[in-house]
Amino acid sequence: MAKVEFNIACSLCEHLQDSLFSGLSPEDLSRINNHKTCVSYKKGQNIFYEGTRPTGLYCMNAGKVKVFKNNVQGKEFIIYIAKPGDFLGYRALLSEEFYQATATVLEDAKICFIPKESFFEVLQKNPTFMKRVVKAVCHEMGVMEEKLAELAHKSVRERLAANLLMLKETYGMEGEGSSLIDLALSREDLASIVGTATETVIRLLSDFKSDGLIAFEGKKIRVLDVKKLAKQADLIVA
Amino acid sequence: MAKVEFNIACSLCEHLQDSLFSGLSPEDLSRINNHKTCVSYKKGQNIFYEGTRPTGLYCMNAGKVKVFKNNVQGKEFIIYIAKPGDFLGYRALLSEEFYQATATVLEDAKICFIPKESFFEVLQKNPTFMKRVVKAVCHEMGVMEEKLAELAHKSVRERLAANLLMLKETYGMEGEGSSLIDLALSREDLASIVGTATETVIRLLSDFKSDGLIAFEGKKIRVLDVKKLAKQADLIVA
DNA sequence: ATAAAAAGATGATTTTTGTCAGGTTTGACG
DNA sequence: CGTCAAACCTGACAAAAATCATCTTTTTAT
Repeated sequence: MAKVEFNIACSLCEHLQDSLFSGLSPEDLSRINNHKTCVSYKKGQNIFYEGTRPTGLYCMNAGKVKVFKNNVQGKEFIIYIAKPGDFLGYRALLSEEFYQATATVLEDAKICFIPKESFFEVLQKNPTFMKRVVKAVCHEMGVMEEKLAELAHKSVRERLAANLLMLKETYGMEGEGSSLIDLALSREDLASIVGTATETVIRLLSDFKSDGLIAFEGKKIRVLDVKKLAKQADLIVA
Repeated sequence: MAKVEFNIACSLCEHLQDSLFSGLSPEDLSRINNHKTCVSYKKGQNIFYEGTRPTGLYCMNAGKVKVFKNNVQGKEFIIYIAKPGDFLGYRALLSEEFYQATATVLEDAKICFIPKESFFEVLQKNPTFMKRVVKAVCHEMGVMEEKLAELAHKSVRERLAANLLMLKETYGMEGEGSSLIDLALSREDLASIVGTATETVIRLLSDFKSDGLIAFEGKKIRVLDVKKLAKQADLIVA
């Protein structure tokens, strides 16, 4: 389970275009590149812990990572699932606070660590980049507001349906395979995303399966009927 | 119900120190000041509407404003209650999106409007200010993550208790009167904050009152026993 | 290969909360 | 001052979802 280092130049990273670093000048990018440390993580390893102080920014190159909070009874709530190209841990870094959540690897991952000094240097020297970061953060906030309202007023069935659609959009594969949610999520993790009990998720999933809305493929879920799922999510006023 | 204009120089505004504009250079502040429009609003008036495009930033001088989303059935969820010194509508402005929520005056308000051009000008020319804004936005995001986890796993009773404590902290008066929540909230609005039905809030409030945790003073609520309320909120593992 | 552990599934039961239907009180306004 | 509407309150009931207890299947580790 030892961490293994790897190295890929930022300029050659296949996720550069999708990431916030796209558009950075060659000099800025090399500044980031020269100070980064890239590490391979195995499923189950932790990237950072709630209550600790951030020392830099993580940038996903491969794999999937869940970011979650534990409540008093030890139940998880998953705030976000990071995929290649995503930044990780930027919220606490930019607000100069301790991490409020823990990040754990869901699928074997390669993650680059950028020391906060290098990141802040580029941020400070580059107003355009700063603006892009602000824009992204504020967009993310809008997503969270949406989630809040959903959590407050929708039933578990509606939330599960809505989340399956969201997961399909965000983690679906390219082209033909886009209906498959490319995430090896346990029922428990899915429950932690939706904000409900594991048993409830299991029951609802088997409902959705019986009704032909989804299918199981190994550990993954395929969305078969987007329209009917959207109806279940109460996104269509039928 | 006509809007009435008023004018206060930003440099003389009593909320300048509490606001994100504190620390701005005299030149920058006057740039803001010279382009702002200040308007008095009556209770019930709307500041901006979900689905419309932001054209600037609102800065609260007096009063209280609720920012909320309406769900399909018309039920409100209150995301935020703005008080003097707070910015309003910055999220959509900075993410360059439409408003995702509506802002309505809860208590007669005086609000200054800063055109986006002026705001962005200062933001761009002033990296320190930009950094403060980023920090504030990211802090706010942390608050929302907290709320999400709370909404996902806490009971209505716990959430109501937690929200009463939060409201006391945020909208409590100075010194002696700090136990009074200085907000004329209807039961319905409180329900929209907690994410529950109005009847449930009414029942729980009267429970809390019988147990001596809170008292009613006119339209306002006084917190009598912070410790016991915190226990109800499950913030103390007793 | 096999034991142990984890994940998944199902049924019974209880608790929580929303909904509905009716009340009363309060406050605004002509 | 009276009227009307909104806010507040209460009880009964139904629905949703959590919890608990098993049991089966799958995965993991030795």
